[in-house]
Amino acid sequence: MAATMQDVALLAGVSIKTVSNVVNDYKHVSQATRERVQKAIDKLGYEVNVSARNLRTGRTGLIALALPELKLHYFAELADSVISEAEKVGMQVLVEQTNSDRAHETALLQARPRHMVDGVLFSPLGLGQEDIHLFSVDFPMVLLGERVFGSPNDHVTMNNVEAAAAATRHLIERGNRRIALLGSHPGELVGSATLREQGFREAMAAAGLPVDERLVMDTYYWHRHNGATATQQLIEGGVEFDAIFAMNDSLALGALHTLHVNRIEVPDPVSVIGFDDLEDSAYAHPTLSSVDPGREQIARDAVRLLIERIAEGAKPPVERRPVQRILADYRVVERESTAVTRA
Amino acid sequence: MAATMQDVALLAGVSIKTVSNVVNDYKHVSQATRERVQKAIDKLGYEVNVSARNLRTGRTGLIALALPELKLHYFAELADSVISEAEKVGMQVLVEQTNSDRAHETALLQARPRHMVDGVLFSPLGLGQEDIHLFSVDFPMVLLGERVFGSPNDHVTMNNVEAAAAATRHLIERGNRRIALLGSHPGELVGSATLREQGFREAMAAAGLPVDERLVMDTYYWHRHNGATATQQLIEGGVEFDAIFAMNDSLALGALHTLHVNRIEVPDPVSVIGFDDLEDSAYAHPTLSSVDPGREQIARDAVRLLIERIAEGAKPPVERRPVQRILADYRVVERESTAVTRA
DNA sequence: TTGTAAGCGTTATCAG
DNA sequence: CTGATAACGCTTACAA
Repeated sequence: MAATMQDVALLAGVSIKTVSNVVNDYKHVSQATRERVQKAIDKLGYEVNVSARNLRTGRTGLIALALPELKLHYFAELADSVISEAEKVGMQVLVEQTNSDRAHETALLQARPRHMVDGVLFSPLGLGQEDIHLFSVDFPMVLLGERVFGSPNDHVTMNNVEAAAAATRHLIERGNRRIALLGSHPGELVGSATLREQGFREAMAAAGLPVDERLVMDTYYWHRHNGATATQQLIEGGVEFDAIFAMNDSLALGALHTLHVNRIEVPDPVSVIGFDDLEDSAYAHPTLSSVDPGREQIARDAVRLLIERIAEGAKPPVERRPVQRILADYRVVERESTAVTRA
Repeated sequence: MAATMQDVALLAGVSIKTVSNVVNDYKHVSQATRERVQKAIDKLGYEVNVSARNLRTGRTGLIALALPELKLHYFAELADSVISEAEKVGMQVLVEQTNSDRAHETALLQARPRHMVDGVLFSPLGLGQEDIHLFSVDFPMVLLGERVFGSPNDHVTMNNVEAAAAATRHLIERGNRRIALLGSHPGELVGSATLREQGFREAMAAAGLPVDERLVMDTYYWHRHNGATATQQLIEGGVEFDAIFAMNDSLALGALHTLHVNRIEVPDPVSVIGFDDLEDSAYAHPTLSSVDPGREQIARDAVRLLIERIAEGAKPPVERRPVQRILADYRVVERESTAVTRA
């Protein structure tokens, strides 16, 4: 049986409260007492019972990170950053995979074992704007991503429209005129796809370039596979294009694959830019230009906001700080796949 | 304030025990009572306080998964599988990143907050055979990977020697004779590198082929970057080679990159095979042959063993089942990068 | 089938 | 600076 505070107190000849004080680094404990207690702790191999502490304090030191799948590189890198940031503030992370499933995501918002985690970092992919009523939850939650806006939660995201426009301009500035778009979700009202497509169209319009709708490829999933397939269709479609803007790097890497298979060189005659700046992109061949979405900053801000909310604790709603929306900084990263300027 | 069982009991006009019975799906509860209690639960929005339950039962329903980094694709895919398997048996997963840091990994074994998780799935990368004494811990732990053998823990791994030999034979059978090896860790006594290199050498010897030591590339880290660099050195070294066996897929993908940059075609004149069978490998160009290490099976077995250990609970050591070591099944996956047979 | 009551190991209050 | 004691909300003998 593991030792308890009582055991330590007995051995050290002090009260249980004093042991607690030592364990929790309470300031007003005499050096002598502290040492005596510490000795007893070491001798018994005592460790605090976290469950008991949790019950008493109503906190667990745990946050949940709910995301679609770790298999998706973007989310793996995000989780990596979130876990690191959480550790800095003494929190541990429970990773939950929703597989972008609506039912799963809904359950998360409704039936969460309320006492298991102090708060939730949620990156929805199945739920959308039409489910906004589900997001009025009574536990601390910070939203990530672009599926839902205007919900009563803190939200960390990036300016997808602007960033996509910047990527598009990057292509336009290098003389590309017939730019294909990979990853469109027609009919969708929210989400990264919609926003990035909007940015693409705005940048094209601003440059006075028409968008050839035959070059806008619908690709529901954004995996390599889909980028590869869509690019093959593009090639077989026979409509000329000189550049591809893929709405994420996985699509772009798939596109590079297909272009290669078809012996079409990159960046000339076809340039490619992606979005997400995955580690892989720097080692693709050719190396892939992309948009760095500020993942580290997103993780840092999200954890910070969540911790703040948790600290607000039982405050009545009126005293809480207003909902915050933070836009992380993006950056266009130029690599080989766009390193050519056309006449 | 959140409702407690007491509140529910009061509203339903039953005792707290009955509420507990309903919540825990105890069999012998009359239909009428169950419904009445359920109504009260719904009305109050009651949810069990997990901390209280944990304190009482001594369990948390949590397992820790300690791995180097989620950024490494292999571990992201492993975590994905582990989380899915854990969910099936009603467990949640706390992901901890060690960054392959010895101090961090040591701390994990020593100062683990004992009551926070029911058990630990540990994939060490910093610690090695010389630290075997650290692995005698008194909480349920299952080891993953190839860093430590013979420790008093259940261990799920794969037959690296055989699998590497199989990959090497795959190259030899296709007429490759001058095979380069990427990712060697000279001087290391344990670990994937050592075992896979052993398998490579055994297969070469069995085929009567000499190993040209100039084609054995030391590469401490196994990232794309290192595979790319090592391959560049290989090319600049001027020693002829007709195939590369990279000890993981990231190295192999880096190798493909460098070969491409140097306009050396794959699989002819140079074939490439990797190890891990990452999702990415199926979409590399050319698609990458690899060794599927049975990741799903590893996750499934590891979770199962851990659950069994947890269930043993307080049994005295003599009554526990002996330590198990499970070898997952591997499989050589042939793709384009080795799809050529030399004269 | 349901109720009573005793803890689980902490932390917090309040007195000393 | 330290001690006694009362919760925290639940599960589980045991009793009815």
